[in-house]
Amino acid sequence: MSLRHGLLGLLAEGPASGYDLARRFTEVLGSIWPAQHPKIYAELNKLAAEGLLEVESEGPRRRKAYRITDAGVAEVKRWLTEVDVDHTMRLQPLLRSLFFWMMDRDELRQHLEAEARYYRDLAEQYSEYAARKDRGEFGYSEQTQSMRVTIEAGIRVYTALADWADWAQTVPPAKPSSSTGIH
Amino acid sequence: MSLRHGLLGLLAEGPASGYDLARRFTEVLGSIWPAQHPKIYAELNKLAAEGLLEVESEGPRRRKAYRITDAGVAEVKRWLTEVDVDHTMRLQPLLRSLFFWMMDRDELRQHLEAEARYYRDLAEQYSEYAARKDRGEFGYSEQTQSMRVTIEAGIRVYTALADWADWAQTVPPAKPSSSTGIH
DNA sequence: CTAGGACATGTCCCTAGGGACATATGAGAG
DNA sequence: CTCTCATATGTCCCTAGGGACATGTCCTAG
Repeated sequence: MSLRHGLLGLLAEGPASGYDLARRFTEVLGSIWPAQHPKIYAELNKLAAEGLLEVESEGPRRRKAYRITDAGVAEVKRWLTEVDVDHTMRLQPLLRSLFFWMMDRDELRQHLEAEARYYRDLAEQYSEYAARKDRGEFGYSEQTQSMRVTIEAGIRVYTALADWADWAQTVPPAKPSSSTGIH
Repeated sequence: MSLRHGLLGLLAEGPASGYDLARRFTEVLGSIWPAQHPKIYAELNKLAAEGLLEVESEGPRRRKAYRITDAGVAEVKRWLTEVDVDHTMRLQPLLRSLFFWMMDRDELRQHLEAEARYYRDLAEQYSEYAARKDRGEFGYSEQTQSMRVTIEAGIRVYTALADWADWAQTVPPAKPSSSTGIH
């Protein structure tokens, strides 16, 4: 049920259409909270029916822009402060790492290199974004300040994973003999 | 479809029952790849029907232990080497952070403190596990070596998130005035 | 000998999400 | 004037996952 609140939260920054929101979800949130447009449109209709949103304007090409209502704002705030955070994490790459022992040396090396590259790229992208923000390209509103914080999390998490993938390559596949610890 | 391969992978280490697997999933994998027992039992039955697993033994209390078949091993390896990694990440805490600007100072401080504590605790748990492994408590098989690598990822990711939550508290809510960058 | 608790396996239903497919509309290129 | 592309909104179906509920079985403590 987070898409719901994600949409409400984005709309709290100002009116937008489903299309706008879908773009924001794929661009900024793509790797943190993916959402496809069908779900977004469906949820927007539900939210409007419940009175948490209202149609602000109808533009060209059937465009409908939504505006959040007071009830909507109240609902996001309730979610933010009263509903427990869901810490569920589902990282397939980490699940796979449990089975590294089934891969042979070369496959594993290639795999880890690709993973490291993938995470490093993402971290890089987020870093550039952060740099632009810090240069003032997006202004200094509280909203962009929050986005800056989110981006920082992306940088840190992806950097951690990239470093991990590099580190993993230095770990010997098994140690049948004695006591030279890994670190 | 990763639960499927998660189960196959765990069974590649040796025969186990659904109950054993459910325990492993909640204990070690709980925060990386959660899985409830109903899904596990259902998937085991499917896998057995497909010939990727077979019933190794039937024990007391209706216990059924499964053994992976050659076809099963081949399937895990195929998954590990030929199927693209799914990098999907769905981190509600990061989605929430986009909306920090809607929370007031006190709520936010409390929230970030709780988050930092949560992540720090998890990182700590994983660290202890790693320390026990490094002391040799679980032996030096290739399987435990892989688990060590997985655990390291947990430590690094959760530490990164804990640090992030601490850092986020130092970020001013907005900067309407001038040029003292955040970092 | 009996009651509670850990072991062990399941059914059932509901929602969230992925992805294929469908369709309308306006702008700009040639 | 037509074609193509980006804009814009949806329907439909299927699977994965969460969670409540149900049931059987053995051990152990009192």
